[in-house]
Order: sequence, then C-alpha cells, then structure tokens
Amino acid sequence: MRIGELARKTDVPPRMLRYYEEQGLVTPRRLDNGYREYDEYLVDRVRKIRGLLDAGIPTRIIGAILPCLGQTSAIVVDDPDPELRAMLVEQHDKMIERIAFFEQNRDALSRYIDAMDRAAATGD
Amino acid sequence: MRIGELARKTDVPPRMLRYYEEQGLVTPRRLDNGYREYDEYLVDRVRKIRGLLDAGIPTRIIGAILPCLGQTSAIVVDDPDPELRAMLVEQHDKMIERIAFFEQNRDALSRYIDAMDRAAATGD
DNA sequence: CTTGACCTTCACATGGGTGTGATAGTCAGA
DNA sequence: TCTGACTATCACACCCATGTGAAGGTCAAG
Repeated sequence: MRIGELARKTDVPPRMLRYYEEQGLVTPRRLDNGYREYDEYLVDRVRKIRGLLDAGIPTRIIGAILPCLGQTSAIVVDDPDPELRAMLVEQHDKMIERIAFFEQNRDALSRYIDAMDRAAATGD
Repeated sequence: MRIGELARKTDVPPRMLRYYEEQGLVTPRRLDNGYREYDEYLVDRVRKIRGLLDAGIPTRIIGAILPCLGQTSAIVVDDPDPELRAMLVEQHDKMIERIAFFEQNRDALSRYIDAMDRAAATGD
C-alpha cells in the first residue's frame, strides 16, 4: 500500500511516516514512480512505533528494541551481542517500572472518579 | 527545604523545579530572602510529576490530574465538574491502554532475552 | 570582610517530534 | 487533455522539556 493508505490505517500522518523512515524505523520499498510501497505487516509496526513514541521513548531506543518485539522472536536470534542484551534488559526493567507506576495512577484516578460520583449522588 | 535539597532528593535539577512551578505544578512558599521553601510532601509530588513526564504526558495534563492522584482523595471532592470528570475518565482509560501495551512489550522483551540466552547456552 | 556555596531572575540555545507550505512529478478518470 | 487526488522532496517553524550561562543577592564559616 502507499503512504496515504497506511496513514489512514494507522492514524499516523504521512509526514510522520516519512520521518520514521528517516530514523530507520521503517524501510518501505519504492515503486518505479518513486512512491513508497508499504507491506501489510508494517501497519502493526507503525502502531507499535506510535505506542512507544507516545510513551516518551525516543526513536533511537525504538530502533534498537523494535526488532525484538515481534511475536516470531525465534527468528532473529543469531548474534550474542552482550551490549544489546544489556539494553534489552534495561528496557525490560523500565517497562516493569512503567507498568507499576501506571497501575498506581490508574487506581488513584479510579478512586477519585468514584469519589466524585458518590459525592454527586449524595449531594444532589 | 530549599530547592537544592529537593533537587537532590528527587534527582530533578533546580532548573526543572522552577519550570514545574512556572507550569503551576508546584507552588513553594517564599522565604524573606526570596528563596523557595518546599514542604516535605512535595518530594512525592515532584517524583510523580517526573514519572508522568517521563511517560510522555505533557504538563498541561499533569496539572489537571495531579490533584486527583493523592492517596487522600476524599478531601478534594467538592466541585461536580463534568468536564473534569470526562478528562479523568479519559486519562484513566489511557492508563489502562498503556498498561496493556507495556505488558505486551515487557513480555516480548522477556521472550527475546530468554531466546538469546538459550541460543548462547546452546551455541557455545 | 571575604570566600564559597547557595539562591534569585532572565535569556538564549538545543533537541526531538510534529505541523505546514512551496514546488513539482504521477496517474486515473471525466 | 485537463483536473484532482495522490505522491515526492525540501525547508522553515513550532512546541515543549531541557541545558547553560550571565549577573547578581544571601548567608554561614573561616
């Protein structure tokens, strides 16, 4: 598919898709036109990129961990790079931290909203 | 405490503490000097701000939800503002999304790291 | 009284993600 | 063949969180 369709499917503007390419996160083929041609599996990839970006993770890190986030992980394991491993472990630990942090916030918001609702029900 | 001590305790540079104040996220008292004087409870608050900021949440949103993240939530419920409620629900839902997303990534990283380790153990 | 560690404000810079507009090529359909 | 909806590249500009440095005030300790 071309850039417009991918943009629609992922809700990521073409401008950003080109930017991700510039950052090495996606590498679409080119048609004879020069038009970018995206494979279907990139839809998922772009969504993943957006999620990570929204979470404040910079493209540099995203580029490093993205190949490791596929469900078919068995494929890509062939270089026992200890540096890569360290970085993955680091990001893994950060994920755990983030989860704990968000769970707290989720619960706190939950409580607060409930309290609001109860106050509204009572106060009426 | 003064800004330097708070900076040490929270690992947030003074520059940023002043910035948070400018954004209305913390409002320290002032000594006769003009020096900022922070209450102890702000340590926690600043840590929370950092967490949210690291998670890619802009100061505008943080300012809105911060008062609702305290453990003593019962105190602050007195204005049944439907707009505020909507925003809180929205942020609450986003927290849930984020958690799910991070859990996926955590698991994927976990799997990948395990695979690396197994490959290394076998390949040796 | 001076030094040094703190604090103040102000201002300018930077980096990353994003918006926007200019200019131009491609191509399907009326 | 021309129009309109795509696409391309390039460039400038923005927002926001941060860094950094200048110029100066406060205050405790030597």
